[in-house]
Amino acid sequence: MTRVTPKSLSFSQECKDCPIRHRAVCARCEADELNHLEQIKYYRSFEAGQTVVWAGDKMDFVASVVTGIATLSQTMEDGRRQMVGLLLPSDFAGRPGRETSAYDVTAATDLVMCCFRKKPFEELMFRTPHIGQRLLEMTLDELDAAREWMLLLGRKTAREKIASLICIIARRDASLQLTASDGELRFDLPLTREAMSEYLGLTLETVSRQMSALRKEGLILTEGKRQIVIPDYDLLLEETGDDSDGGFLI
Amino acid sequence: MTRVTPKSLSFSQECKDCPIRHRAVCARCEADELNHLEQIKYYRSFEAGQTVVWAGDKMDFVASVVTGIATLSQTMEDGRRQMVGLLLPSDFAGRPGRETSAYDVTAATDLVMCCFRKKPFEELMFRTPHIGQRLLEMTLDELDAAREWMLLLGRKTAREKIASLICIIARRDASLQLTASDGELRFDLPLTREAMSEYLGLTLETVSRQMSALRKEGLILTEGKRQIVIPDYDLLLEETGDDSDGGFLI
DNA sequence: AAACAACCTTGATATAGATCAAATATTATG
DNA sequence: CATAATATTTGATCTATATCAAGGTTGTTT
Repeated sequence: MTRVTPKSLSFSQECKDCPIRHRAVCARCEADELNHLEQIKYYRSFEAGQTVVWAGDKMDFVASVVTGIATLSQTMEDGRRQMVGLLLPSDFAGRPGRETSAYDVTAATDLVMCCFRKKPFEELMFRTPHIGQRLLEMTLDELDAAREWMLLLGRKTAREKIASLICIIARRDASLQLTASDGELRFDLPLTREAMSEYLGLTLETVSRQMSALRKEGLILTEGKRQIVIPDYDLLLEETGDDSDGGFLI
Repeated sequence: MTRVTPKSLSFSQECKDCPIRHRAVCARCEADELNHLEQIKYYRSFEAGQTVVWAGDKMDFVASVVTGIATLSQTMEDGRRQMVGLLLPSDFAGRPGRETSAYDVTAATDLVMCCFRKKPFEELMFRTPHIGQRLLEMTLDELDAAREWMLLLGRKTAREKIASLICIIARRDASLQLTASDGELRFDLPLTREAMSEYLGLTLETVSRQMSALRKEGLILTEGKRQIVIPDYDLLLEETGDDSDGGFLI
């Protein structure tokens, strides 16, 4: 069991011709069946802040994120909001076999999604078992992520929540942006304080205060409004409350 | 869109010969392939409070709950615990393609599980696409449940959390136990105050206080230590904070 | 039936994070 | 460049829930 350090992080790669993320480029995607996808897929772009679909609205497609970040949120009658999904490039949105969206889907940044009309996608899935298998694997990953998120929401302090979120973004975003030199991680925090508060089950003010606290203690540096530098990833990791060698195993 | 009232609740049925839950008894289970299951399945019983597997331990089987209730929990280094899964009869535990358990699996009540050795199960899944399809559907259901749970953990008040949990148990448990007469729901609450607190991200004392409050206001009655009566389900539902016609649609 | 153990309830107090309010950055606009 | 609009930080105060501490039930064992 080896702990992942920033330099040894490994990430999913996306196979361009396949609707769903692969751990490595998928050989099968050369196969004939998959060419059907060309006929049923199309791209949609959204500006930061735009809503892709509202909870309860008809959603006749499934989609995967090409660039940017999308969020899934639930809203209570009185306006309290909780983010329940954070979709980075290659992540999948939409549920085969459901007509309407259960969540608000929102573009957190400028966003491009690759959409597949639901009916043909479902038929394809039925004919092509490995797509279903891959989707199962991704859904199981998402379920694990949701369960780690539940621990965060239910039991972590505000400080631990913030540290956890920064580490999560650093890990997931790093493959795209980062140039790690001497163990320093530098990346864009693509969420507003409000979006962070919706992720963490906190208020925006508490997020801001805890960010300031981590900054004052030198655990993070900020450059401009959104760029974050983590001088020592392991030090920040200790603030998450997570078991220091659980969680991030290869 | 029709709101589900206690009387019209509909529940999954279990097909005895198939490892995974079906919405209705599955015709395919007569098929030859599935007879393999007879050779790879076995039953295990646990007493209330016993641990099925610890997080990190080897888990060379997948299983479905036959009777009783199992929980999945995560524990932090300092002992803070959060329940992340509640498995009722017909629910599934374990992840194909993973060697160790990511969670503590515990018997909340006396428990019987139907286990399948992982290797043969995976092979069977590979040969029999509809098992994977069914498993995908179940995993998507679980992911939805996890996301509703995240809203509860992140944004609901203690009172709303308690009301929500009672409604959730009532809905899921009802098919087994309940005799609904004049809209009154009666069932066993199968969780200790401590287990409830782990589910809800609260302390045991807060759970107890809120239960007392709901009792004093007549929203629930308790008979003995564990039996709960809900005189008016819709009234209790109003205390959950959930959108009164979202959520429970047919 | 007495004694014990496990579980639950209630009380007093402390505190983390929410709320209300304002000031300060940052970015966009005419 | 000045002005407005948006996003963030910081301060003062409040409150829901945690924490600490008894005490009460219920059920089990002998």
